[in-house]
Amino acid sequence: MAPVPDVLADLEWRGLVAQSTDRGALAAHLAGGPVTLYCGFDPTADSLHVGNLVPLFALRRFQLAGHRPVALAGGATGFIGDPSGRTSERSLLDADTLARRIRTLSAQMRHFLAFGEGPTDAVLADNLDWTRDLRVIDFLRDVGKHFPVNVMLDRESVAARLDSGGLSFTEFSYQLLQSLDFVELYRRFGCRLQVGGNDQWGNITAGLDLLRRVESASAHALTFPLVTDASGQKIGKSTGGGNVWIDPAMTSPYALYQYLLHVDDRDVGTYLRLLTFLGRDDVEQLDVATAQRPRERVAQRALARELTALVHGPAELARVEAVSATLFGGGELSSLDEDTLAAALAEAPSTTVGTSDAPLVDLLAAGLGLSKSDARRAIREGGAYLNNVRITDGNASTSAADWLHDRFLVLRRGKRAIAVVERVPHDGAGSRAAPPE
RNA sequence: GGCGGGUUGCCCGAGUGGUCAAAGGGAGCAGACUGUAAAUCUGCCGGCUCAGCCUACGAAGGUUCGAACCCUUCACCCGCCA
Repeated sequence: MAPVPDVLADLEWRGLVAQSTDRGALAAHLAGGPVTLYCGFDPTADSLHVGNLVPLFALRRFQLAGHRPVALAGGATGFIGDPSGRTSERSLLDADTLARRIRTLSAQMRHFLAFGEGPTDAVLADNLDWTRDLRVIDFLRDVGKHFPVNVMLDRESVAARLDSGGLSFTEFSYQLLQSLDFVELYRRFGCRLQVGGNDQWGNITAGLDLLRRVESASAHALTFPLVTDASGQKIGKSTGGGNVWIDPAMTSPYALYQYLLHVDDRDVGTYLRLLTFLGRDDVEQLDVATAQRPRERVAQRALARELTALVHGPAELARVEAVSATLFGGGELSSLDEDTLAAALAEAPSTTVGTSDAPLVDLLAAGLGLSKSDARRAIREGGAYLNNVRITDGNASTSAADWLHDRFLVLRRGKRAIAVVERVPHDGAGSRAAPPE
């Protein structure tokens, strides 16, 4: 990850620029020395997900190019709810949930940006800091006065909602809060560039206007495209529809790695550009590999390696690669020695049972989180496997010979979903164990 | 406040007293083909002690041998009128 001198050109090559204010002026601003820029992150969940990494990594790209990123946690804006991209009113979060989310959000952002006191060290801010004690009258006079309602109504995010049931005054006010953030960050850090997802364009330009009015300062804006994959899903949505989270307790490193390995050929180039720090030469070589030798999936492997390492670290990556090699390597599971197997399988989703043999349907249900009906169905359809061998008898139970090294059972549904069952001689049966951190 | 329309399984949506676990589409799952892709074809797609049973059609009551379908009340949504 060598520093990139011309960030703007790099971002453009990556497909990261959807809109910007005058490109020449922005380029000149960036060329004039370390620039302070910010991107806001509202606490909409208990963890960041893969899609959130696009703007976060973009901040990192600026930092690597010698600029100072400000990661702004939306302690205030998250309390209000952004109407952008929504068709209906958000339900309000309670203060405890919000505070908890802000804490985890901050911790996760800290993992990807270098924070500190130096000129290009990142800064973490929370907009609750300057809104908590703000008085309504002051807010209405100092901020509200600068917002013509007719302009506010024209903003895409508001107009869309007026056509679909309206929105509350609370959400209507969101753009004022976000604009105030820009002004505040300008005052505190001299921040004159805001970046964000393209759905933020309206909110960002509102901030530009306010900044010009109250500080007579000119500033810049740049937005990232909201990328959807070949099937129309937002980036970072698993096929089941759920988000792929950064928190290992919510999405295991193994699941993240597997998700990335399964990325569609048509999308993998985009993902490499947005979600890794690989340089242009490397990425373009991988593009060629995908076009010429798609079955090797070199690009998917590179993507999975890079991002898993960034999110969970190299040690975790090594473990996850080992499981994948063991489970999908095509070799005989029974030929692996116990230590190799134990180490590899420790990373896979696992379930612990007592010593006695049990019906396979029950084990499938418990191990893979299926209902028993689903487990029966999987066997009936020929989609269930024990130790890589198709299960044909829906009433079968395990027998002594099935336990690898007298300890493990590898269950699989279809090509992808795998669960390890380990039996533990001593304590109770049936308790589920989360994959170790 | 008045009048009218609506609320169906993950989503959209048909069904207007028995043959309804509920048409059709989407999403999802499995099999075949492959590359742990995509496309295509086939099957599946509430739960369970699975040839049967249980739970379900906004909620609660009621009518009936029998209700997603009829009646009453309540909740929420959408129109139109004040």
